[in-house]
Amino acid sequence: MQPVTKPKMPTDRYNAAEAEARWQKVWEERGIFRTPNAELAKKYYVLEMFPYPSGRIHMGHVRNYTMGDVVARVKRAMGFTVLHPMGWDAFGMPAENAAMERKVHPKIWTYENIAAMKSQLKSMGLSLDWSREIATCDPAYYKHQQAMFLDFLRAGLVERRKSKVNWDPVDQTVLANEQVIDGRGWRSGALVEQCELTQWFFKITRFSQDLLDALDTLERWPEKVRLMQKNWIGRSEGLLVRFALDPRSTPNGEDEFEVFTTRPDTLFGAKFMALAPDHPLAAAAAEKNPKLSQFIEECRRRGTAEAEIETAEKLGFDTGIRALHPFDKSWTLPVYVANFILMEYGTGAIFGCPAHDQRDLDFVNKYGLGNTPVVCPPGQDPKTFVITDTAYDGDGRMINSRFLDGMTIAEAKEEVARRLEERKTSNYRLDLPSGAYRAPTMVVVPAVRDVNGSPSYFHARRKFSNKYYQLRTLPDGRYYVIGRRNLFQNRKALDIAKPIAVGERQTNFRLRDWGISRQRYWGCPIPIVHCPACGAVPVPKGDLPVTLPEDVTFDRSGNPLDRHPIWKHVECPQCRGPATRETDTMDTFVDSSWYFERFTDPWITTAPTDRAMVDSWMPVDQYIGGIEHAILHLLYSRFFTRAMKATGHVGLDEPFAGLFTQGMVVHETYRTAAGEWAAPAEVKVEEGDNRRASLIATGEPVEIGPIEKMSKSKRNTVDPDDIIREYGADVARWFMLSDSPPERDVNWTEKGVQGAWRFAQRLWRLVGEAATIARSAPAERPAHFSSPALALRKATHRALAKVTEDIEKLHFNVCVAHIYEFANALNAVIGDLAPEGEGAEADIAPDLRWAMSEAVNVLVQLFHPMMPHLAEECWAAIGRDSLVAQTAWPQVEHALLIEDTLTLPVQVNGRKRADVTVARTAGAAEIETAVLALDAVKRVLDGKAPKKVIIVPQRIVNVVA
RNA sequence: GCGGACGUGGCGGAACGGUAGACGCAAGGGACUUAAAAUCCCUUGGGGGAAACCCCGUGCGGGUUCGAGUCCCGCCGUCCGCACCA
Repeated sequence: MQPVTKPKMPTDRYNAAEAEARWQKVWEERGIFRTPNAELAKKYYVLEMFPYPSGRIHMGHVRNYTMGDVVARVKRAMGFTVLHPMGWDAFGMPAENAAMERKVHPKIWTYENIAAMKSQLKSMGLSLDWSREIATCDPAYYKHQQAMFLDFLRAGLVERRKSKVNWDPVDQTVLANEQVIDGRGWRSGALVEQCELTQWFFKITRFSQDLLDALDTLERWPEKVRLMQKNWIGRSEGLLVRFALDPRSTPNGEDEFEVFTTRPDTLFGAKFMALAPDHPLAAAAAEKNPKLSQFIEECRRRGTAEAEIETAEKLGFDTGIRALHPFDKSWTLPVYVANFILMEYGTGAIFGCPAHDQRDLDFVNKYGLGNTPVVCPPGQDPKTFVITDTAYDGDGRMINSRFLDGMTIAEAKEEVARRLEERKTSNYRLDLPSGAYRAPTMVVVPAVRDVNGSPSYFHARRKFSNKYYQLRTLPDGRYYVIGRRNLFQNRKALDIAKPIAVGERQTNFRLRDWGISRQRYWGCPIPIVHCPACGAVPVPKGDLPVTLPEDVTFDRSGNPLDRHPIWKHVECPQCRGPATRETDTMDTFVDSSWYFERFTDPWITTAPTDRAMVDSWMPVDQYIGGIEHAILHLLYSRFFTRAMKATGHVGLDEPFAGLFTQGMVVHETYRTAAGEWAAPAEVKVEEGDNRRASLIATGEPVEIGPIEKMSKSKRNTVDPDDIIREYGADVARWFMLSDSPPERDVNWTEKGVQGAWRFAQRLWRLVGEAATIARSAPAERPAHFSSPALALRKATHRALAKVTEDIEKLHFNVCVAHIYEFANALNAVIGDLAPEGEGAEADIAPDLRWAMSEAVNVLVQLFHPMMPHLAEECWAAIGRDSLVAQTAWPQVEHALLIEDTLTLPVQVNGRKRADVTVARTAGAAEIETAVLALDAVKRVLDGKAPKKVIIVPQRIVNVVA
């Protein structure tokens, strides 16, 4: 077939703007990127992190989606059924801010942005299946999210409880820790208050161990991300020690409290105990001690700001409470409240061993409590070893530790754990039978009666009261109750109550449950009704979705749902009495925690997923996005997939088999003498030995500043629309892939884009020239190839092999280099053939014409994933009547990669001196003879025999003189 | 403080423990042009030499190895993550 537009070779320009629109239309009309939910024998799911519809795409999007598109196009060519969908992470604060600032409804603002960005993405020529488009703000999507919330609730994976939050009194909302800067709200600048709020939690900690263990199975994830998640989950093994208290010293006769330690070996170095300011025992003591109460108040006020924590002095207040050493009843330790103890970690209480912990040492040095070293470093004399300002946390042998003396740290830890496990406290523990669940003020237990005669529940009371049971939650979500033996009078309870050991080996995690309540309008409503009689009642599934009301106002701060006149007033689904809706909405991270599963069948209305589809498409084979999501989004998604598995919506644990985190797009900054930032589009740069820049409009010189992440504030952004209009999408895509390795930052430069543009033009000309030669190629593959034809075929298949390999490894910049190399080689061949232009054309041998035809076909296919429009245009120009986007990836002929003769580098003493050319089949002796005959080798050996000749087959020869 | 990554020409960067600097950008020279643009060709890590060729070179100092940019140990620097985690 003749080309669609016959190119006037070789000088006419490739018109990107015209050709790109034309090919995009062809792809769309033929629907070639729509993936049917049918035969999935060989599936490949490639996904880029979906964008927030901010209004316009930026260069970071261009980079991200280009990478994904290359993978999608290559996998498609390799015969996979590829799923490559796109959607919108459409809920979130910016929509509400726009509503407040510009009086636009968040929904209208969001959908206008989606429309604008969609057309921008389409202009990039991405091979996306738009029929699966999702917007998370669409009730058709969040309906299922609400249903899953209820499923999770039933499965015990959702909990409602009080927790400490950062409250912004001006914006009237909870702030995430990241949104608190120096103790002030990031938007309002108001001093953030710590307060307790009842919030909904996803029990991600239920999966702490599993989320940690499974990291090892994620082989195609960056090591860095796995490590970040590992640290975030923060597992530590240690010993829970129950310290006896002197009841005469405690406010309510409390006689015990718990401490978590990873260093039980240092127990004989203890000098004090310390409680977090929020510790219940501290609170109890404060009730009777106004000064302590005041101290605790001060600690709370400081708290939040990280900068303060860094410099904060270790402060403490002696509560007067005295604890008894577990190995010596006569040894009492003062119990302080200290500002550096966190209630959120461990038990919120520690024992302080100053000699071997820097914080504890700072503390005792301030309060004059002294220290006793109990670990002696190797080579130190225990008698003279003292600690003054620097704690010792290294290895060594135990000293000053009675029965532990002489042991290693590991041995001592084991010995302490063993002894304390054997010793029992006076309390008993009652594990609640399965089926128990926790309501806000009680634990409901089906089979056990408590001492007060109540048939089926325990009151959940704070600890430290002997009159009541203490209720505890285990990390796995089960409950247990602690109390004195004589309290468990019920026979059944007595049977299963177990004495509690003083020491208990325990694993602690840093990971906290995921609080999802947000006091915002533009988010997924939490499907709960609060009834004064029935409590928190789930909205019946048949009533879903709970949709957002559209008639809301943003003229005041606070949550519009809360002040809406009618929306929240409903009847209780259980008792039909008057009740109110939950007005909090879900964290937007919930929306993005399962969209990849929804993409596998976004049409199903009866369930979040179609099990057959989600099971055959998942996991995502290649997920691509920014490193900034290394922890939160990826960890939440891993949790959510587990929770969906537990509730029957998916059949796997890990959603992303392969993860790639791409680098940012950076650009030079420009600043005028007045200190104003200037945008790249406003600046003209003169290249040369001393590069200079000036404003285009006025000619005023501007200073060229450091290369930084593209940001609105520094105005160093480049608009993808401008680039696509001026150079075309292919050029933007090519440059994004060419300059830097994909995981590193890429520096966007005008020169670089121009280079990419020149190359696109060069490819167009080259393909045209090659096509002229290839047009009269024989249809049948010649039986024999002359040496120039063979050389061309070898170059073709070498390029093919390398590009194929490097694309699989996502080394796009190296692929680009190989394509340049191949284009250069092809150019050289054509140059040799027709030094005088068209004249010599007739003399070209048929086998060479055939090889040229092969070369140009492969070339177009090789650059197709990166520059798909140009590739289609070239494909048509070389006379193909198919679409290159639908053409199978060429096969490497491995025989062509093997050379008959090898040129091996020859080293003498590890330094390269010469090359030697030998037959591929040459044996060691033959190679050695050839090498020793080389002038360069003889010269260095100077007549002497070599000590050794090392021959690495197919690689190198090294002569040791 | 803890953890991690990185450090290669003027620049972005290549390099299964095996020829360091592929490929691109920038620069210099040349060809074609009345000229410019575009295009094409050549040169381009540093030093020495007329040349053949030689010496030095992957942040610094050691080590392992026939051979180290690559592996090990110790520094220095840059970036990132976590951070009073008991």
